Amino acid sequence: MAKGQETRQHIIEKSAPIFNKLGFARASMADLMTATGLEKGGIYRHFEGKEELACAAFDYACAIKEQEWFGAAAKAQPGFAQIEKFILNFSAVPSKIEGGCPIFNAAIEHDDGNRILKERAIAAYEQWILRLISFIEEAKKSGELAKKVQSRKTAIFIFCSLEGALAVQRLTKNKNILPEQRRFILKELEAFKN
Amino acid sequence: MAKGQETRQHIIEKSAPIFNKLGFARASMADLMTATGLEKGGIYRHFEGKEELACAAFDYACAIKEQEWFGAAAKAQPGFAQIEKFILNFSAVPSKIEGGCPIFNAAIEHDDGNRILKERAIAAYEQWILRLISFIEEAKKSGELAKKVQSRKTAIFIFCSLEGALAVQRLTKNKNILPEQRRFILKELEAFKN
DNA sequence: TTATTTTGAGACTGATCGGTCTTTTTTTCA
DNA sequence: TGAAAAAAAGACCGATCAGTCTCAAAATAA
Repeated sequence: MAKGQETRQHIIEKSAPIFNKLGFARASMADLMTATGLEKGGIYRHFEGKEELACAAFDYACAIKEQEWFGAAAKAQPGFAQIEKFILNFSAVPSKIEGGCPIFNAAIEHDDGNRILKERAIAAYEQWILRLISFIEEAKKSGELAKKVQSRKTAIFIFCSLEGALAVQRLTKNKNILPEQRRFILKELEAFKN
Repeated sequence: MAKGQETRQHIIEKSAPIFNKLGFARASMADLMTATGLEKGGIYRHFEGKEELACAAFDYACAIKEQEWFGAAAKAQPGFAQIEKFILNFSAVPSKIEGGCPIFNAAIEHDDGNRILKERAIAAYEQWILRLISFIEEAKKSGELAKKVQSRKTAIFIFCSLEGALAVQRLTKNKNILPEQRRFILKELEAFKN
């Protein structure tokens, strides 16, 4: 990789945790300079502005989280095991990028804020829902889940329930929130089994 | 009410929607001056700083939301009807204070941020969970819900699931998210009925 | 109505914000 | 190794930030 591309990637990787923890508004260029070890000129050579960097960092953070949550799950036995694995992974605390779920953080911060970052969050959300749907469809195909199960609605239920619990767990620092939520969600899904 | 107290209340009521929509960091004193129709001196006469004002605005926003979501529910037939009514109210879109749930907004923004506002969010969360627990306890007392139902865990499940769906609904602007989530939650609760 | 106190206006401050630009350093390629 | 190109440094910019302070206006009490 050319030196420039290497630096650009370095900036993204060091910036992503800052943006994910502080949000777009509170993450200052000074913070990013500290995190990357570069001066202002070094950063602006590779990005038009804070927004472009934030977008790249958001995409990177989402890719990491997707790998952590969906990646391992996708390797499980196609079907219900994938759903279970995803829900389990979601509850796992240590992550390469701290600060919770980037999609959720963006959803809250840019509710009345940055249009571009919000659009990106919507796209990432849709992508994740599609991955969940594919797990559910597999489970229906294999006969583990009833055919009448509405894949999309169920996928959204799982996602919303987990995200809400993640936020509350982070707020209260109570590590039982997500495990308990997992039990409730799985119990609901049990009712959909053949 | 003395003039000073009147103005103070006016500032809180006009500031609360700004803070709830933009968050603590992005809501600038200039925004608050516009919203209140006061100059800087007029605001700082009544509050030591932005943080104190944000705290007062947060408490006010929580009180309004609590009234909108729990207030009407509490008037229903004690027991399961209260739970149902709360869940229904939570899905209702128009609110006196826009910008979603102040507790959730604070949880996300101050995850690595303002300590004082985060503490307030935790306290408000705990208060709401207690109200939900009291509804559940009533339903157990009246025999609608099984005695074995774990009140606190169930209350947290309801709250997390609704909050997650609220955020996703606001992100996607899809008004079916919360109603669908309501159905899933109620279905889960049905399993706890006697 | 007058004296006193409370309240609000608005100019001002220093710090920090994101962003620009010139210059130096490093890399790349001939 | 040397010339050209790319990359990074860091001084600098205007705008905006939260917050201060003085003084005039308004409310209150006598």
